This record gives sequence, structure tokens and C-alpha cells, in this order.
Amino acid sequence: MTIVEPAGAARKAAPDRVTASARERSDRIYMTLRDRICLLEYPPGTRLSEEEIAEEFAVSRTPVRRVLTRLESEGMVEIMHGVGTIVTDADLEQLAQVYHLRRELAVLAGRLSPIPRTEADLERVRALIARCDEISAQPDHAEFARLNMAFFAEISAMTGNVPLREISERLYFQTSRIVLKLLPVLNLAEEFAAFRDEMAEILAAMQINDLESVGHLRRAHISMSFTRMQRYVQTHQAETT
Amino acid sequence: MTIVEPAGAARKAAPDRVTASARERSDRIYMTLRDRICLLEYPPGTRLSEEEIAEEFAVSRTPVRRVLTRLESEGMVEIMHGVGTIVTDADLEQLAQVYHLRRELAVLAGRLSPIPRTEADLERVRALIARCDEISAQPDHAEFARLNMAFFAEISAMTGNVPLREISERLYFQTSRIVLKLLPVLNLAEEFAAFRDEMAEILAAMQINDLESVGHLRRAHISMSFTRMQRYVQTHQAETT
DNA sequence: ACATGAAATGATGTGCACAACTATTGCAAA
DNA sequence: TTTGCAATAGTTGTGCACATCATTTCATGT
Repeated sequence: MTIVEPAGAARKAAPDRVTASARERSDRIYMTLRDRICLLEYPPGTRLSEEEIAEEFAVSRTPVRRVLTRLESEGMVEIMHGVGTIVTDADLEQLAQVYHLRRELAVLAGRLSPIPRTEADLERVRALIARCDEISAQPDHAEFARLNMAFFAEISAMTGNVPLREISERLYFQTSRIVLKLLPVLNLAEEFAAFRDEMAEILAAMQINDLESVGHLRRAHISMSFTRMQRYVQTHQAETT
Repeated sequence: MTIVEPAGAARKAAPDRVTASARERSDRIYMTLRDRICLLEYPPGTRLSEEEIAEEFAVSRTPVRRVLTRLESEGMVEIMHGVGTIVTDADLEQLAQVYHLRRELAVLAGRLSPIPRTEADLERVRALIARCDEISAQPDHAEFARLNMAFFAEISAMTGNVPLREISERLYFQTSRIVLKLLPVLNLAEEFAAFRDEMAEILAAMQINDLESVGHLRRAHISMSFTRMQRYVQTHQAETT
């Protein structure tokens, strides 16, 4: 346990080789699994086999275990000795807590040193709205999930406060799949319309660089989204009872 | 990748055996190292040797690596291949971002379903204030750190919103050691006095169960703490220039 | 037929040997 | 003396065999 001098900015910055480093491989496996969980390719309750994943990525169980441990610390899976690694689910109570928090964090993101939008940023959001209009004729779960995630990435890029951005992303990745799973086919069109409106409203605020208003608009839409979800769950529970 | 039925509440709840399970051992090593980092026993820049830690806890490098990976994902250390695992430091800019965020999260904690205090809770806080008065005659870095952490635990226990509590704890553990390191001996007495005032004021709000006011008091004190820190850093930089 | 428990099965956890990587050190050449 | 480079020491990363744990299965006694 010796003290070392701070390395400073003398970091080597030449990752242009072909063979990926250990960290890059690990990050890649991590993001791949995370996206699969978020996009419901691995729905809640799925058991992830360390050996299968190791085989798919052509590595041994050791680096896979590192990734799964990371996913567990972020609440995406639960590792149980002798049982398996299970994609976690969430009940309405947990979901409510995360939503109440995300609601307020959206406002904070608009207040704590937000990053002004460039024309290129706005153009990407317009493209997302256009894409939403294209596919609204034949709604699709997976495509909705992808669009939603892409729009979230645009919003996230506005958050100048680094720890706040990381926290918001964590909470989003943790709950987006639960919402997706709860969306019945009946309400998908309604959700598409609501999502389209949200993007249009927020784009209007972004165009005049009123980033605090972006936060409040987001707060409103997160709130309404959860209200609709509660309504569905209660209806669904009434049916099964 | 098969779907398994949710296990429900059929979890076995008999951890009264002598031999600690794998998870318990892992958590114990984690908390031990985390506290050492927070209390400056491992100051920023310290290189943690996997082998030494493995030897100390009588395990192999494998479970130690799991703990270090977790500490890295929480921003406490940085693992570098072929170099070592280094306790991270933070500059004033990073610290400012975390403080601005913690300031607002303190207010949120008072608004999002806070947990009312019992007489036993209040008594523990009174004991902390008494202990603070006892040792204020001969201020000590380590004791200040311990008291501060104990008080934070009391505040944290008031946060009913689980994800918010976990986030707040993360941010606290991530930055408390930086603050501690920046505290020069000259200002220690001043910090002791300010900390004592903060606890007394918050206790008053707790006694009448005005938890929203607790949040605002915390916000004010976090803000003032950072302002004093900035003042010190600027003075110190002026000296060395 | 049913309850019971021991064995088998398949999952994650651990230990160890070795590979990959970085920083240092020493030596040789300009 | 300085510069470049190669050998070296010491660290984290990986692969594999085995230990540990939880579940399932099936045989056995009541």
C-alpha cells in the first residue's frame, strides 16, 4: 500500500489497434447484455447462463462474471449461488419510487448547468419525430423501445452535471423494461401518440434553448406516463381477479 | 436462457450459522475497504494490492477482485491493467458538481415520503451532539470523519425513497474523503463548530417531525460547507503560487 | 399411496497457474 | 552526457479445475 504520484494527463490515447483491450471487451459485453435486457430480448425472469454467454462472446466464464456482477450492482439482474443469474422484475411500489425520483431529477437536469443544443442536436430529434410518425401506422413494441431509448439519449446529452447524468441513465435502464413489459397491445397506440407529443413539445423548448422548461415538460410527461401505467395495472388486476 | 417462475417469498431465512456465506464475506470485505477509503486510512493515490488484501482476509484474489470491481463501479478506485488499483482523487470541478447535486437531493429526501423519527432516533442524534461537544476541545480528523458518517447514517435512515437513499449514500461515500483531505488543521475547529450547529438545527426540526425543513436545513449546510471549502482551496492555491 | 431423505444434477463461488500489460532499470551507442 | 532500447519485475486479466450451494429426482420405508 504505497502512495503513487498522480498520473496526470499522460494517458496513452491510441486505441486504434485491431485487438480489443480487456476493458473494451468487457464494456462491449456489458452494453450488449444491458441493451438486451432493456429491449426485453431477455425479459424479467430470464435465467442468464454464464457458460452460454461465455461461449457466445468466445471468452471464459471469468470476464462474463465480472460483467454480471456489474449488472447486479445496477439492479438489472440478481445472482443467486447455486440457482442462477435472473433478470430482475419490479413491482408497482418499486416502480413508483423510481418514477417519483426521475420526475424530480428531470427538473434538476434543467437547472444544474444544462448544455445548450446545437442545430445538429435539434435535427436528430426532428428525425426521431419523423421516424415516430412513419411507424405509428403499425405500432411495434421493439421499435417503440428503440425510439424511446434514442430520445432519452438526446435528453441525457443535455445534462451537464456528470453525476446527475449517470444517475438518470442508471434509473432509466433499470426501469424502462418494466414499463415496456407492462404496455399491453391495446395501449400501444396511445403510448405512441403521447410519446410523439412529448418529443414535439420538448423540441419546441429546445429550439429556443429554454432548458429549464425542457425539465418541467419532462417532469409532466414522466408523471402522466406513470399515471397511465397505474390505470392499466389496476384494470388488468381487476380482470384477473 | 429459459424463463423461470418468480421465486416469491419462499426465501430461506436462516443465516444463524457460524460460517459466513459467500455473499456475506464479500459484503464484509467491501464495507471494510470502503470505510478505510472514506476515513482516509487509504488516502487518494494509494495503491491497493490484490494479493495483500487477499492475504489479510484469508481468501484468494478472486473474491477480492469482485469487491474491487464493485468499488470501481462506484468511483472509489480505478483499476488499471498492469499498473494497479488506485484510490481515486477528485478535482474541485468534480466536487462542485457532486455538491450541487447533493444539495438538491437533500431537499428531495425531505419531500419524497420521508420516514418519521422515533424517540430512539432522536436520542441517537443527541448522543452524537454530546460526543461532538466532548471532543471539540481536542479536534481530531479521524474522529470528525466518524461522527460525520454516523450523522449521515441517521439522515439517510429518514429517506423513504429507496433509490434516492442509495444514490445519496453513493455520492456521500464518493466525496466525503475528498472533503476530509481538504480540511486543513487550521479550519478543523471551525468545521467542528459548523457541524455541531448543523446537527442541533436539524435535531430541532426532527423533534417536531418537520422533515421537509430538515431537507432545507441540510441543503443550506451542504452549500455553506462547499463555500468554505472553496475559500480554503483558493487561499491555499494563492500560497503555493 | 404417501411421506421422507439421500443421491444426482446443474448452477455460481473459489483457488491457482499462466497470459497480457505497464513501468522501471540498466546497458549500450551516439 | 544523453538517448534509445531491451530485459525485467510486478501488476491485473484470463482460463480451467474443483468446491459449494440449491433444486430436482427417485428410491425406500411406513
